[in-house]
Amino acid sequence: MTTRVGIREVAKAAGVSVTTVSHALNDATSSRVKAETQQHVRDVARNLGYAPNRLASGLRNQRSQILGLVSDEITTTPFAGAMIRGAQDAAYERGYVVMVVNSGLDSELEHREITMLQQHQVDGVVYARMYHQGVELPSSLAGFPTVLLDAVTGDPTVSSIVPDEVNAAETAVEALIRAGHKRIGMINNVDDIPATHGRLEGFHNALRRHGIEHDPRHLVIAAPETSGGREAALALLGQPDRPTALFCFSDRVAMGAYQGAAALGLTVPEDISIVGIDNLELIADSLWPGLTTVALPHYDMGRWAVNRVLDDIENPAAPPEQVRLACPLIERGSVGPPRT
Amino acid sequence: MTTRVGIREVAKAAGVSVTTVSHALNDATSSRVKAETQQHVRDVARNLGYAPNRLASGLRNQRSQILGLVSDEITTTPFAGAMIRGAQDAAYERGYVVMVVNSGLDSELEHREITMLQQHQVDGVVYARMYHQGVELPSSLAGFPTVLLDAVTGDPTVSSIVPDEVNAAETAVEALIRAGHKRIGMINNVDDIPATHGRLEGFHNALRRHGIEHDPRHLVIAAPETSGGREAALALLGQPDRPTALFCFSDRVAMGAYQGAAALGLTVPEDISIVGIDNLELIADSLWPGLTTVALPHYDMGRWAVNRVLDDIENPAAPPEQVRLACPLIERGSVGPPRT
DNA sequence: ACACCGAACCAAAACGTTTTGTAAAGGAAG
DNA sequence: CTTCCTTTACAAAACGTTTTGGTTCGGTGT
Repeated sequence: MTTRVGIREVAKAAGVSVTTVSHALNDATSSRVKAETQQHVRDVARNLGYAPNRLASGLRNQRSQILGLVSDEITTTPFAGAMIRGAQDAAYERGYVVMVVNSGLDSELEHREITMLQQHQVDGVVYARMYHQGVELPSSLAGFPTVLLDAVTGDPTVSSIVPDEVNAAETAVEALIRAGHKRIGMINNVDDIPATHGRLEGFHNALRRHGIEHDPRHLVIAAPETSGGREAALALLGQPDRPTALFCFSDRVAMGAYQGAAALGLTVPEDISIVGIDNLELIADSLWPGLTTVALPHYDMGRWAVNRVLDDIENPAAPPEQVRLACPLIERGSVGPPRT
Repeated sequence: MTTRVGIREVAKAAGVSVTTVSHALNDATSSRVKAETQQHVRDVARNLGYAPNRLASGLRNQRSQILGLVSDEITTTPFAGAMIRGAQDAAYERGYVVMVVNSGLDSELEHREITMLQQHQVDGVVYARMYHQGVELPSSLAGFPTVLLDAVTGDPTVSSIVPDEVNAAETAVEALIRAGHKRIGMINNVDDIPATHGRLEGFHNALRRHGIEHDPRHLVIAAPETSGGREAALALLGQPDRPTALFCFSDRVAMGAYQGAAALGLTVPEDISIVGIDNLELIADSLWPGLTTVALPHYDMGRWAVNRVLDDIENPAAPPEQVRLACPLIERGSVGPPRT
């Protein structure tokens, strides 16, 4: 382990000044240095394995090339992973690197973490939630380049991206309609969150658009867990005029629906078709048959968020935008034609 | 948004020199500055909301207070999340922050990402894998403070932490034995990875320790997915002298075993007890009944890894250690006494 | 009265870059 | 032979800290 090679060493080795090295390396087509010299300097730099110290250059030009990503929880679902990966990939492509911090629900901790990021002179931050929800931007981020990821806020000046819940539900329900279903039940979430309302709206939209009238007995509200889905399915599928297809609030709920159906001796998809939302591969791939579901575009949202915040940094005057991203259908084996 | 307040502003506001401010803030019990002045400076600093620029101080004292975490894949399982969170929590407690990069399987990309981290002057890196495996340390990390997370390598000078596979399996199998089972089957993984061998060894250890002789027909090798588990369970439980309990390589395999059992009309745990390994909450909590399983301590491994690398940084002479962490049993509802 | 000492503080250098302002050299134009 | 560009190169300042080596000042011991 020799001592780190700095711009000085390069200059000495190339027989030019530090200034010239800097120009040769940074100015793409430099008017300050002869093309020949530039090439020579670059060769020397490569041979020495020179890599600029970003602390120093960050200090000099008030740009750390670091982005902060602050999220609430990172641990429970694979969603977090997808979002973070999207963010990192986008950042990497633009020469940035991201610092991730997570605060649980502790807003005091969150504040300290944000100051920590700011001490590191992050150029911007992506403020993320693990599931679509409304948030209030912490005061430490006021006036700081920030975009919201999987979250929205009242302030129209901050950009944000969330999944289009209505569209997601429409997509899911239309897959059922396409397969020929007319009696479609929905197991919705009991929680008061955007997904609950959006997906219900999408459900109704899709039915209305195809002239299917909705039987209110085919809508049940359940806890958004497997057990909730199981009980709801038991209730729905026990009815005399039971639905032939179920649109479930989430993949976990759908897994419960599978269990409920099995308990009633119904098989998927022959007796009952099921679609979920989330595309949790761990679940959707593992169910038997595989679960047809709508993917929440976490990876793409992550990418979008960092691209957006980088755009904001480069051009602070850009108008903000609040985006709702469409959600693609992922077909596996849980949808079939209704039994005639 | 006023201009950032630096140490100069604090000095001016407190009526002392920059030097004094620095001493007042950094030296816990300073011999260079009068206690009274120190307090005054600190008050002023707090009032002004002063937070030191870490780029500058990092540049000055060759310490960025940043750790790098390089991993292969971050997206598919929630394991990554738990490890990263452990790493972050530990880092935060010691005043550090972590930069995460992930390279897929592209070692060229990995190399570039590592240089990027080094440009940011990270003080050390945690080199992580998403599941326990042998790795070769990239050359860019040679001689750099590094610890392995969920990975091992031949080099005895680098510290590492992995789950204790043998112990995990013993724990799982002993839960079955404690419930009274004697005919215990195992569904092992077909892949040649440490977990495969370690868990098989633990399986045999536990049986031997309790004087239970192993029927070789009760061991089957399967693809480590739900489908593999399902087929293996079908094969195992179709036997005339079928096992009364199944030890599954993973939770996903265990989920398959549930499906196989259900297909044969067997219920868990009355007819067949099942344990897995992983404690994937998404699966273990969602199965019905809940899956008793052994948790892989990803969070704790993450914590350990960063604490270790920080120790190495503070004391480079510390002898390396290769740790295998014990894995706790998480009891849910899938183990019961054998049907008599 | 003298030298010496410790306490309290500060000026300046250093960390590794980028950039501004300037200088030297070489033509071209007058 | 000047004068005035243009090209190429460099010295030095700056970014915001930390730390080294002073300096000042009021005692203390002789």
